Amino acid sequence: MTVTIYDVAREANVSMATVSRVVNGNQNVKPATRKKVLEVIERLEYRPNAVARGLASKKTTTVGVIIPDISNTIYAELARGIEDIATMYSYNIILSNSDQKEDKELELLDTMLSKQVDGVVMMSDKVSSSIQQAIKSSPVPIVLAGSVDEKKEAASVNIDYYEAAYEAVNVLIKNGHKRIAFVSGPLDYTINGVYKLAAYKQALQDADIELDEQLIVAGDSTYDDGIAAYEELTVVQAPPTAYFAGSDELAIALIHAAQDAGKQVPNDTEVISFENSKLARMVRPQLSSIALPLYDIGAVAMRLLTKIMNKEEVQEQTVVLPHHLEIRHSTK
Amino acid sequence: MTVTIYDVAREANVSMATVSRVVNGNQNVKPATRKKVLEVIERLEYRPNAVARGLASKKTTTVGVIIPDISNTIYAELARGIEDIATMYSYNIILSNSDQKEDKELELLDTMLSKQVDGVVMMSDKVSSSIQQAIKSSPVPIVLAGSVDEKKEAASVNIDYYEAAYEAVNVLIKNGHKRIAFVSGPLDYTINGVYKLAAYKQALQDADIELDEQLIVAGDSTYDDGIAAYEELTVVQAPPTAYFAGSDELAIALIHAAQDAGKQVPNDTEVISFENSKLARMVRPQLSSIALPLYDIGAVAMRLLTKIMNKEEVQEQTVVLPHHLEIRHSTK
DNA sequence: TTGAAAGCGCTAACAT
DNA sequence: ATGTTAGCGCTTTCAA
Repeated sequence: MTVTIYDVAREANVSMATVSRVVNGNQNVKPATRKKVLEVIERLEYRPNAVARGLASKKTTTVGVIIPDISNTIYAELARGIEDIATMYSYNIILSNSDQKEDKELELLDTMLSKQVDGVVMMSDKVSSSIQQAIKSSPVPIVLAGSVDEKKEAASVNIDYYEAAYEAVNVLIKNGHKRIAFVSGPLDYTINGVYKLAAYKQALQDADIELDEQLIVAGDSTYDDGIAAYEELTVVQAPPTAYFAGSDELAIALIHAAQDAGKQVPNDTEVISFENSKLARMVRPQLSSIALPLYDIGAVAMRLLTKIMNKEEVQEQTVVLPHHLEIRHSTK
Repeated sequence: MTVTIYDVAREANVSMATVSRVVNGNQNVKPATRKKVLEVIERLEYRPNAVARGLASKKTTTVGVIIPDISNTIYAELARGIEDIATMYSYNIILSNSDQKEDKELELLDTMLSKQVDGVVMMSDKVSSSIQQAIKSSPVPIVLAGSVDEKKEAASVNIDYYEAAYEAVNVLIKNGHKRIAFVSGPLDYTINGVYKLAAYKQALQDADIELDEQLIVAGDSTYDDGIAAYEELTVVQAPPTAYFAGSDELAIALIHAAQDAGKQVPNDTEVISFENSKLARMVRPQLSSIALPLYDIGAVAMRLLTKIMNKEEVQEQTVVLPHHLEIRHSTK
């Protein structure tokens, strides 16, 4: 029923090797033969079986993508970058959500490897030691996208989160604030708990502003968490006059909460975000924010993976992309 | 180097058939043998090669997912529903973006079929006749998620878009508006150009409100398009006092534009949306909206696909899920 | 309960 | 330039 390379060979009066050659664009085929074979392929609607091909060649031209949650815009944006470049290099993608669960990540990696992917791009907000171990012992290359392996052993693509966060907090400091809150996503995520937090503290210290632990509130990165954080911060003595938000949702929530409390943004209170998704322009006032090049991170990660899969030279396994500060109207 | 079923067989002093049986949970294996084999599998870290398995069994336990754009939250939400159910039934997903291009869709379908997927879930805002044709001639089942095939030949999961749109427009009518705009996404998308539009017209007609074509403005579904639409509508004679927006982004833009023009929402002008994403609660006032059960549509579509792949009885190939109206504060 | 053996559809030497 | 053939790692009859 399904037509195989053998059927084509018979119909075209050539061997299957020849058919295989024309299908794979091998130049060692007389134009006339090629033409004949191509015709038969067309007539029979022959479609090469990639599974058989994969078994014989040990290459599947598919890569695995492990993502925390595809319905989260941050990751979706990364995924788009990954997929675009994958397509460009003729790879397909097996995409699975890990929900940031370590056991799920490990399990996914295992099933992807059993499916013989040629490589994998992984996103994980906390690269545990077992994941690091799994990456090291993987038979195919794995690159981290927007995820940091503190040991820097794995190939990865990121921005300089510390530097970016420092800049953000500095905007607030420069504008004269002394009471600056850090409303963050989960602190057990490396980017938050290590880089942003350290940058926040350092920036304050460099400006001789005393650190007040009460001004650091971490939850999830959702709108509701932002609202809750505002409430929580409202009861501390000398409440914050400025907020460094870990995400756009958090920032928007902070703005709305402030406005509901009768504050003017940015006149009474300023907010700076760390993301710059399309949401940033969908609030009034529009968000000032560190701009994360999410799509690019995904794209570069996939590109890096193709290089490694092809055993090309790569001078730097841990690439750091540039970021920038997008000043709009939630800061003065 | 990589350990095969043969290595395991040798080490365990059984035939590969037996190893295959224990790997596949076949009951015809003596417990003692099973135990022995399992031990060897563990010791050798044997990982079955899914590609070889796929070739031999003609099943890959992977399904294709063709999506317009994963970075668009609507589709990302659908994708999450699909993936969750796929995981539940032990399928993996090959995910590709079509950008709503017909040739891309066809091409993706072709490569997915060549990769021997067991089925595919497809999202497409306009199911062209060549796609319909491709679906019909596909060797594996294909189900449409949140996408309508007007001929109703393909399996699909949707809500009743006409009914939903009718309800939305009716809210505005009930609130006394006579000048109701329809700010839509692309009208060549079936849901917009056929269902919503027809419902809009019918609702007006049923309320004896004269249709004014000028009040129908279609563009893309982005924030900027919403802003542009507001501007455009501002210059018509007797500008609209209420807006039926095709998406949350459009709705938010409309609200902001109205507010910038000095209007109070919902007192001066009302807006109702058609989506109800998390964005709906991230504006002030919060959006009244038709709630699309995106995740469920994806989940049910995948569930339907598993049934068809298993050749189970399905009484209805075109399932219609319930929707509801979420009234918040952008309408009175 | 277990094993032997024939494929699954293709690639990749190796010959010619 | 083309053909022959031996796998790739597994599933699945069919026998035993």
